Amino acid sequence: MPGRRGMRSSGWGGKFRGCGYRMTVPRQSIMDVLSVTNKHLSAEDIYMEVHKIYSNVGLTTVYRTLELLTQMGLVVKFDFGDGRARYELIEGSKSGHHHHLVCTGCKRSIEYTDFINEETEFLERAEKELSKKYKFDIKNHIIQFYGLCDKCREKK
Amino acid sequence: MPGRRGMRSSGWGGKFRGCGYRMTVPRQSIMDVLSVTNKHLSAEDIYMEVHKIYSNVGLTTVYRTLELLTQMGLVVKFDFGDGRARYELIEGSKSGHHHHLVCTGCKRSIEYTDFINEETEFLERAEKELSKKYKFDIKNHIIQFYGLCDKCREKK
DNA sequence: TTGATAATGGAAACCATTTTCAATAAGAAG
DNA sequence: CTTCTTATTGAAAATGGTTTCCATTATCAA
Ligand SMILES: [Mn+2]
Ligand SMILES: [Mn+2]
Ligand SMILES: [Zn+2]
Ligand SMILES: [Zn+2]
Repeated sequence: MPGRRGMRSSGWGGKFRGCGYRMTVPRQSIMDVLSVTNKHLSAEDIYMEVHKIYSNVGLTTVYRTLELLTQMGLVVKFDFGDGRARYELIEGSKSGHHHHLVCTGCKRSIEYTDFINEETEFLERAEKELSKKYKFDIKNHIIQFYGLCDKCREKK
Repeated sequence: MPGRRGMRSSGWGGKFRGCGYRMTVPRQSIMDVLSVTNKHLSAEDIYMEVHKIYSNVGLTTVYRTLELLTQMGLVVKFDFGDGRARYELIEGSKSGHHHHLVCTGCKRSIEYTDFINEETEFLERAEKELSKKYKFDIKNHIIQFYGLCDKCREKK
C-alpha cells in the first residue's frame, strides 16, 4: 500500500533527482515541514521544526535548501518587511493559491483568496505574453498590497 | 515665476508637514534624487547620489527617510533578492506605474507596463473590496513575476 | 561494494540595517 | 528677528539574518 503515512514520499525525491540533485535526509525533512504547515515560516522557524526530529540538521543547510527550492520554482520567498525572509511551498501547500495584505506597521500579513479566479485568468494571459516579449521563463509570481491593518491604523 | 528650477519645490515640504513632520535639507535632497531617477536605487545608491551635493548627509538619515516615505505611502520598497532593499517613488516618478519581472538567477529586474490598463481596473476593484473586508488601509501594491531571464536560462 | 563528488554542519565572516546619543536645526510663538 | 521646544541628524557601534569556508559525510551510479 504505497502512499500511506500522509503522502510523505509524494515524489520529492524524483523532483530533486530530476533536476540533477540528490535527495537527502535534511532535504526530505525540510520538504515535510513545508508540506504540512500553513504558516509563513522563516529559515529559523523551519530549522527549529526540523530540529525536533533530526537534531543534527544545520541551519546552513536549511538556507541552502530553501535557496535551491526557490531556484527550482517549488517555493516562493517572501519579504514582509520584518527583516527575515519567509517561505511558502507552492505545489501541494496547505493553503491554496493566495496572495497577501502586508501591514507596514506591524509587519504582519493577511492571506486572501478573493478574486483568485479572475486573477488567474488575467495572470495566465500576462504570463504568456510577458515571457514571450521579454524572453523570460516565468516560474511564479507574487501580489502584495501594502498598508495599515485594523489595529495599526487606530494606534496612529 | 514660481515653480522654476525644475519643479524642485513641487510641494514635498507640504507633504511632510501635512503628516506632522519637518522638511529638512536631507529630506529634500533625497526627494530630489528619487524624483529624477528612473532606476531602482538602494539606500546606499541614494546616499552616494545625495553625497555629491550635500556631503554631510549621513547614510543613517537616508535609511530613516526611506522608512518614513514608505510609511507615508510615497515610496515603495522592493526586494529583488540581491540582499539590499530598493526604493521607487510612486507619485511623480519618472517611469509611470509599472511592475517587475525578477530574475532569480542574476537578481536583475525588468520593468513592464503591459496590461497596466486591465490590471488597474482589476486592482482597483480588488483594493476596494479587500480594504473593506479586511479593514485594511491599502496604500499601494506590487506585482512581481519570478523566473529566469534570457541570459540566465542559457547559462544553465 | 566502491568511488567520485554532491551535500552537510559548525564556526567564522559578512554586511545591510538599526540603535545610541550628544549635537543641531526646523518652525511655532512672541 | 529672537527664543525655545523638540524633531532630526550624523558618526560610531551594535545587531542579526544570511553567506562563506572547509574538513567530514553521505548519496547513488557503476
Ligand atoms: Mn501565504
Ligand atoms: Mn521599477
Ligand atoms: Zn499592522
Ligand atoms: Zn538573470
